[in-house]
Amino acid sequence: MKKQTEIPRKAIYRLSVYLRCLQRLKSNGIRTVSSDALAKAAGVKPTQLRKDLTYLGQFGTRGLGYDVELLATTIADRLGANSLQPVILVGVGSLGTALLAYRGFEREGFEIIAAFDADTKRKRTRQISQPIYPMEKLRSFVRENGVKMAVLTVPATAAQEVTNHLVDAGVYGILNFAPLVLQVPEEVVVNNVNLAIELENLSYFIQD
Amino acid sequence: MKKQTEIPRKAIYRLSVYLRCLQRLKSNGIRTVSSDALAKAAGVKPTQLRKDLTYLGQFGTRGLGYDVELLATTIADRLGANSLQPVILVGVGSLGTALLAYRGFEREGFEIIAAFDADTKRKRTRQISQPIYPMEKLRSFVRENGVKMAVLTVPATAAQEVTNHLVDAGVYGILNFAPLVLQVPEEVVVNNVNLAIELENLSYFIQD
DNA sequence: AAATGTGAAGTTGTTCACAGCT
DNA sequence: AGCTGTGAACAACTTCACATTT
Repeated sequence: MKKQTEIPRKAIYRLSVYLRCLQRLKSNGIRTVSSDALAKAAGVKPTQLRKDLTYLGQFGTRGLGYDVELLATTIADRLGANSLQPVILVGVGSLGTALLAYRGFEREGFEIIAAFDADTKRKRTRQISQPIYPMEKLRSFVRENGVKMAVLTVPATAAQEVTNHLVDAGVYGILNFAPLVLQVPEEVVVNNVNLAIELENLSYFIQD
Repeated sequence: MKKQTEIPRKAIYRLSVYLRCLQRLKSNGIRTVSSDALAKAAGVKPTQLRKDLTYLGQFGTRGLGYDVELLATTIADRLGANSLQPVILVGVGSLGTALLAYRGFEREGFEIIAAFDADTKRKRTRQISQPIYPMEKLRSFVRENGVKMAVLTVPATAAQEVTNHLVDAGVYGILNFAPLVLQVPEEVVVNNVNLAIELENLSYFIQD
């Protein structure tokens, strides 16, 4: 559970952002970038960027900047984002279906390999390529495919129960879209995406 | 742009979470709650909950706890979440369509009243109730309807350009799903939801 | 007795200022 | 000269300990 050097939680998040920026630079054929330029693209201050990078070691060239390729692979390595992680999705409603159809994940190192739903026969308007299995298959599928992460897009009323199944099956990272706080054992990590809260937060900050 | 009393950014976010919990308690007929119980439901420590609440004043009863109803309306008030905010959505692809169909926002005080897309004639598999307008209508619609917030679900390649239009039209809160950092004037607030980054973040924290 | 409210201590994260390479 | 790397100062946030109220 411990990391090589402890990287602050928020820095981890920003490293992901830097990685995206670097990938874009790379595909534009840019080979070298200064902390000023990269920081601007990532929306942070240059000193923060440099501080964040020191958690990974040091590989900038003073007077010049960073090698885009090298920096990208170093970050990806440390984030564990170089190997394609298999992910499952539970809850194939409208949001779940949209996420299944979203082709942006593969480029980013993830693939939703299967979906689960209480009702596998429900009519789904959009054509999706992943198989949809009934909940009973979840446990064996997770074990056989070494799945560690799940995207949870079930209704709030079912979320805690489904979470219990996931944890029981051996999943220990959950990306939760249901608008409630999941109770999980401490070795399980939950990241919440709550759209209503994001909107509410925005509306607070735009009051005059 | 200034608040009555400055509430820390992170506290604002948690107040939204508390509000959701209180609404659930209320609909279960519970009238009074202690900081311990509410904190547990919200996934925070009791002292943090109490500290957060002091930013709103003080209305707990010592020895007893908080009045659920009163606390809920006080928080909602301060968050500006009591009046139904009109929101528009730009980019009616698969994710945009799913969000339009998502009926959870109204209960939370928001309503997506219209959508905009470069291609209004594109076939959309799911029936949605909101009108879809061409981008040319955006500016006048925003002005006439006093729209302040927008959900941005266009492809990354179009995101910055569309953002410029939104800002120009008078929107100053954007919930951005495109996987890049938007450049905006400082009076405009952007909240990012980046699914690939959330997954990447999870995958880091589940490494052993 | 039970629970809130809060100053003070502690922790974490950010920015500065500048030394040190190339 | 230009740009990175980093200890030290600073700022933000969290937790503690306990006084206070019902």
